[in-house]
Amino acid sequence: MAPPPRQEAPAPADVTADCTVRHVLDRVGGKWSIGIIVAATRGPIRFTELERCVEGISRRMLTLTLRNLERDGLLIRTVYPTVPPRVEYTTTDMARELHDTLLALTHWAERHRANIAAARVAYDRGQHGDTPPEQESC
Amino acid sequence: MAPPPRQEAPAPADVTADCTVRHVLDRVGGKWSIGIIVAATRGPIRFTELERCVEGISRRMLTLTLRNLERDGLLIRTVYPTVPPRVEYTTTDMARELHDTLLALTHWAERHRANIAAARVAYDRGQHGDTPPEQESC
DNA sequence: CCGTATCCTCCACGATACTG
DNA sequence: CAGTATCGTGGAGGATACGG
Repeated sequence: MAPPPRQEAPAPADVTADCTVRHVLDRVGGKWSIGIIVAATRGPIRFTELERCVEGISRRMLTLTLRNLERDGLLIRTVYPTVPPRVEYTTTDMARELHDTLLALTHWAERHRANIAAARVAYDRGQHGDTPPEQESC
Repeated sequence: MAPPPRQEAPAPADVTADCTVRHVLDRVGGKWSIGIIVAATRGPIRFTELERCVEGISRRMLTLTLRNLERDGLLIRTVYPTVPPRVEYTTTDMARELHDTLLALTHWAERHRANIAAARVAYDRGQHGDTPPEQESC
């Protein structure tokens, strides 16, 4: 197969534009941020509730992620000076908008989940047509 | 301020649903994946062009990311056995769909960029109302 | 031109223990 | 109940050098 005639440089590309996406991912791409946002979007939620809700999270990471989300204005932390203390976390309007756009990502993932899995199997078989294909999750 | 009467448990929450989002982010949340997808969505592109296009990337990470994207069926790698060799990368339909949904994220980020910056400044001032606020990028 | 191979660094995250 | 403090680890990613 002969190389098709190139149509010159594809222009400098505004790859700079996606830096914005990267900034979002830096905030939301963490292991737990999404889970917390999803849980908190359903209404005010307490620390311990989150700990149970976001399965697998440690106390430490819960605290850290909550602080980051609060710092970025995605969560509001309300402390009621009762005893024992009660703290509730609420999503801001901004965060709820984000939650909506995350649904687009979810739908994409759901539509193509099978495609991706198939692509992987095909690729892995092509690389080493001998070794037994390990049972992959997902 | 008295704690409002809780409205019982907020239901077990389908936090499992967002695991799909996490799978997407595991693929696309890397430092370079987005830049590559954006660049390649504009049309077939060569290795060296990508190296210049996706600013700051190393040869190593370029190769690794390309292989992962190819493995997941987001990129197609075409080798022309000429000399010197020519290799071109093209996005699949799946990847172009993803690129579209990423625009939603971009728009969210652009709409709220200022909000987030302000939230950070406010938060950081609240934590230590004395130390001079370091000039933050973004 | 298009990669691989090695080595090294840094930090996100986990485990565990303690506290107002 | 809602956190902090401390230590330890794996893996993503950078620097550099070599190869078909």
